[in-house]
Amino acid sequence: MTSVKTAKYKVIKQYICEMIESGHWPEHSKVPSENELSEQFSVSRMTARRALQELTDQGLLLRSQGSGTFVATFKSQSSLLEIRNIADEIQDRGHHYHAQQLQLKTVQVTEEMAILLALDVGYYAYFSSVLHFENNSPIQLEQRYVNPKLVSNYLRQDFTQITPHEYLSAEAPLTEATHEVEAILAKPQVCELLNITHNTPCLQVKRRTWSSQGVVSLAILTAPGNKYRLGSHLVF
Amino acid sequence: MTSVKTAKYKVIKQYICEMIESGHWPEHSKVPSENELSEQFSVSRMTARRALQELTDQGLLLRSQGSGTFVATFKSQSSLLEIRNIADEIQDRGHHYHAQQLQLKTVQVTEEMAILLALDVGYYAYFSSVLHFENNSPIQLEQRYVNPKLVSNYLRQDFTQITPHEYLSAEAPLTEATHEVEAILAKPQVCELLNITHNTPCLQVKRRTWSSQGVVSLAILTAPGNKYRLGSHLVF
DNA sequence: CTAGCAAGCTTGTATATACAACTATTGACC
DNA sequence: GGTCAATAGTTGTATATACAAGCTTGCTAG
Repeated sequence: MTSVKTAKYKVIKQYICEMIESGHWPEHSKVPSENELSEQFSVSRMTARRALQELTDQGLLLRSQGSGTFVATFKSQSSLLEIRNIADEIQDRGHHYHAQQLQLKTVQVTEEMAILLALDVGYYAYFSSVLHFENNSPIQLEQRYVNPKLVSNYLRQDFTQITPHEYLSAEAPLTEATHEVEAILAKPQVCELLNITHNTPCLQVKRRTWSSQGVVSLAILTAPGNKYRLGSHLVF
Repeated sequence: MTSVKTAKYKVIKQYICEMIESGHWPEHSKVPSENELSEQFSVSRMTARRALQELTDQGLLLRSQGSGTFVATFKSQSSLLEIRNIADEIQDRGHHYHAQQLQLKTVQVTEEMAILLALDVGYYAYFSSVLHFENNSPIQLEQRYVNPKLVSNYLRQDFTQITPHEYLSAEAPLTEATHEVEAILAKPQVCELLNITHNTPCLQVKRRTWSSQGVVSLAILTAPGNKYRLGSHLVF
């Protein structure tokens, strides 16, 4: 499984990442050109180019036609929308945390969900629904779909004792995540759970997380807009 | 200026964007394959592929090896992580951008604002209010307080021609930023500007930016939750 | 009728090549 | 010394080709 052939452009990406992270290639230093890399790795220029291009898209490199490719000022990748455990967050505020587990089961995935989790249509996924409380008032509803191929025993957990995030982090360490943030009006059932009126604006975060093995889970986090706030901090 | 040769892959991207935006290709519908596009536009498969690939990276399309390429669920999307120019963002989506300048003046800062901008109480700040349009419908209200110590000539700009962000980036390069994201109900005047009903949930982002000299500006960005979406991508 | 296989589609990876566009350096000329 | 043009090196775009890998469909053998 792990011995599947790794694409050449990924090998080059990995190499460049390591050079940058280890400090061998400091910020603003020049990165080998497409031609140099293609010779060094015995690949075509187009393959070397792909590695450079994707890293540029990810923000690790900067390219300038005519002059070359350079290491970007990073750090932006450290703590922007850091993924934290909500239980820790609440306790850090000095408040009391507890959770209520509403659902924990296997579900058939919809077509959209199948694509997002990289599963087959008609396949199943684990699903959990947990309501988080801060000082005994509901603060966030967490609905989460989990890739069963990567996480075993998910259904045997007690999510009043450990958050899904905490459990998943231990089982399949995060390597990547995407967020989508929207302002929405929640459905009536959700409003009832969160103890809000039907016209209270809510923040909804869809977070998709990867481990090195692939997509781990898709979490839909819904919180009243008047109680919850998302923060992020960037350093360039 | 407009007569410079446009790259072929961009023409194809533009075409696909238009098809999606006009509703000819609804969500989840199948997009022409790489081979079909290459024939239709008389380009090589690799060029057609590049268009599909970049739109996939941008989140407009979803691809699945073996089965094809599909239209993703459409929403406006903006990156939380990277601070981008809204005009660029809209134009990248292949849409028409324009802006309306509502206010541009000097104001006395409140106590809270003085703290946030690191100014003395009773001092003044520059204030601008700009409404951004995507395809002639209002998409975001930008209210911005600017530190006059660090930015001269702010009041002499024409923010229908250059966005405040663009101008400030040139004047005082960003070194740091913080964000706070909330879901709110906008005030009646703001609802009117954004052309939404009073109970439409809105995303409100408060962004404070620094240059090496100190706090540059505090921007309050308000956008309808049903039109706007914030995205972020983290790699660990 | 069903299970399973094969064909034909899709996207994914990789190569070799060509030329365009841009930048920095070099060197010749004034 | 300063200016300008040529040059070499870089990234950007585009093509043609080949094969690998995953999905869908349909046909065939049982």
